[in-house]
Amino acid sequence: MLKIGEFSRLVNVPVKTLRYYDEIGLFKSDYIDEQTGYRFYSFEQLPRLNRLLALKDLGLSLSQIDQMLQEDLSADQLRGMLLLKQVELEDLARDIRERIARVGARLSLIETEDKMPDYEVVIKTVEPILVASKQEAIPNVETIGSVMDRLYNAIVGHIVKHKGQFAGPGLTLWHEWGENLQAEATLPIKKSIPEGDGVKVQELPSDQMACLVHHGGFEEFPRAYQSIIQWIEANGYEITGPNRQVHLQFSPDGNPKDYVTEIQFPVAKV
Amino acid sequence: MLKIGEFSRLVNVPVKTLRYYDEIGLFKSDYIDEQTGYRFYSFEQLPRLNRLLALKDLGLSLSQIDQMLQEDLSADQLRGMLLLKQVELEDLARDIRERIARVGARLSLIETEDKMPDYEVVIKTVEPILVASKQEAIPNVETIGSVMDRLYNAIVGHIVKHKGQFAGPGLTLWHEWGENLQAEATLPIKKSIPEGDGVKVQELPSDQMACLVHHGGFEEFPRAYQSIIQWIEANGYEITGPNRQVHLQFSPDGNPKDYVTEIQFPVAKV
DNA sequence: CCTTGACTCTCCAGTTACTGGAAGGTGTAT
DNA sequence: ATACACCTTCCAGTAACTGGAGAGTCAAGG
Repeated sequence: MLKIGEFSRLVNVPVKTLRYYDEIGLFKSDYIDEQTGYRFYSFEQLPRLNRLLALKDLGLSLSQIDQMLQEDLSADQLRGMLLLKQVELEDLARDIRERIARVGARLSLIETEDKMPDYEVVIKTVEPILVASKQEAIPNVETIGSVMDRLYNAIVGHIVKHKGQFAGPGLTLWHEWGENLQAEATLPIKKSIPEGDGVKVQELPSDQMACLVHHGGFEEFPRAYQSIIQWIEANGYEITGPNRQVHLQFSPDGNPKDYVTEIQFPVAKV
Repeated sequence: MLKIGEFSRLVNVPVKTLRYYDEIGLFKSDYIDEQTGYRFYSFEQLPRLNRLLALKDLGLSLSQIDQMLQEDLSADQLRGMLLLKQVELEDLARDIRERIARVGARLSLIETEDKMPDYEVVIKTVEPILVASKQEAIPNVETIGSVMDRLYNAIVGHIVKHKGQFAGPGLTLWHEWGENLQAEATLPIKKSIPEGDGVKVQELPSDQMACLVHHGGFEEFPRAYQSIIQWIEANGYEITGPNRQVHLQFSPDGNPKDYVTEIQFPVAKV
C-alpha cells in the first residue's frame, strides 16, 4: 500500500490529479483510512492506471477513457472508438496545417507592407436568401452607375407593384468579367412574388464566401478586389461562381465616402 | 446602426458571443440605449471585428488578439507574435502526428490480438536518484538469481556499515546483452556514503523512459520484454542506454506471483 | 388598443481537466 | 516538544463560450 504521494511519484501523475480522478470516479484509491481519510493505492492498480494514461496519451477525453476501461467492452467497440478518434485527429491535423498556412500568408503580407493588411478577408457561410433580380450587360465601365440605377429602379417598381416586402440591403452579382460584363441587381424580399418586367425571383443558395468590407466610394474598388483575390489564392481557395457586392450602406444621392460595401466571392478549398 | 441580432447575422457571429466580447471588453458595441440597454453596432466597427475574426482564425487567444488590436503595435511586434504562434502551431502539428501514429499502433495491436494489449507502455520522465550499486557479469542465465542475491546482499551490507538510509525499492540495470550479460544491482539511498567493497555510489540521471509494469515471477519476463521493445519500435523511439528493472514488490523468499516489477528502457524519439 | 411573436436584456450555471491556495489534521525525525 | 513533510476537504479560477430563466422591448396583425 502506498500513500498518495508515493504513488504519485511512482506513476508520475500529480497528487492533485489523482485526487481528481478519485473524485470523478475514474480511478479510485484502493482503500481509504476511515480515521484520517488518507487514500492508499496498491500495485494491483497500476495496470488500470497505465491503460488510462496510454489512452489519455492518444488524446481521448476522460469520459471516453472511462468507457474504454469498462471490462466488458468488445474488441469491435474499442476499434470503433479508436477509428473515430483517428478520423478526428486527422481532421484536426488538417485544420492545423491550414492554420499554419494562414499564419504564413499573414506574415508575408506584413513583410511586404510592414503593417497589418488594409483589408481583412474572412470566410463565412452565407444564408440562402430570396431575391428579386434583373440582369443586364454593361457595355463599358463608365455606364455602370446609370445601368445599375435603372436596374434597381425597375426591381423596386416591380416589388412595389406586387406588394412585396423588402428584406435587407441590395446586392449586385457580377456574372462575367472582361469583354461582356454582366451585372445582376438583386433585392432581398420576404415572400415570393410573381416574375415579370424582366425581373426574376430566385433563392440565392447558401455558400461559403470569402468576404471583405469596403468603406467608401467605388473608385477604390480595384484595390479591394485585388486584395481579396490575392488572399483567395494565397490561402488555397478557388472562386466557384459569380461574386457579390452587398450594399450595406448606400443611397444614390448620398456621399460616396459613407458607402459601405461587402465584397463576397463564393469559394471552395482547392 | 444595427441591433445585435442584425449585426450577428451580418458577421456570422452568435449573439451570445458578441455579448461576451462586449463583456470582456474585446469588442464593445458602438452605442447602448440607456432606456432599454439594447446594444447597437455600426458599420464602422466591421474592420475591427473582421481583423479580430481573422486573428482568431489563426488560433490566437482572445487576450493575444486584444493586444494585437491595439493601434500602436509595431510591425515588428506583430511579426514576433505571429512567428511565435507559428512555432507553437508546428509543435502542435507534430504532437498530433505522433498521436495519430500511436492510435494507429494501438489499432494494429487490437487487430492482431482482438483485445486490448496485455501490457501497457507509458512514457515518463524519471527523477535522478542517488544509488549504491555493484556490477557483475552473469556467466549464464541459470545463475542470475544467485548472482543478484549476492550483489544485493553486498550492497545492503555496505550501506548498513556506513549507516546509510535506504530510499526506495532496489533496481537492477542491465548493461550488456547477449554473450556477456552484465547486471548492476542498485539500491537508492538518501545521502551519499563512501564507496568500497566493490560498491559504487552514483546518481542515476533523469531520463525519459518507456515503462511497463509486470506482475508475477521472472519466467514471464520474456513476453514483457518483447512487448515493450515492440512498442518502442512501433512508436518511433530508440533505446539509448541500459534498461532498468525496478523491484516494486519483491522479497527473496516471497511468492513470485506477488512480485511487481517495472521494466524501464531509456528512450529518445528517433 | 391588445395580443402575439420575435428580440433583447441580465444573471447564473455548466463545460474540460485540471491547478492553486487556505485552513486544518497526521506522521515522523530530531 | 517541535519542526517539517504530508495528507485532508473545500473553494476559486482557468478559456471561450453555451444554455436557460425571468423579465423587458418592439413591430405587426386583428
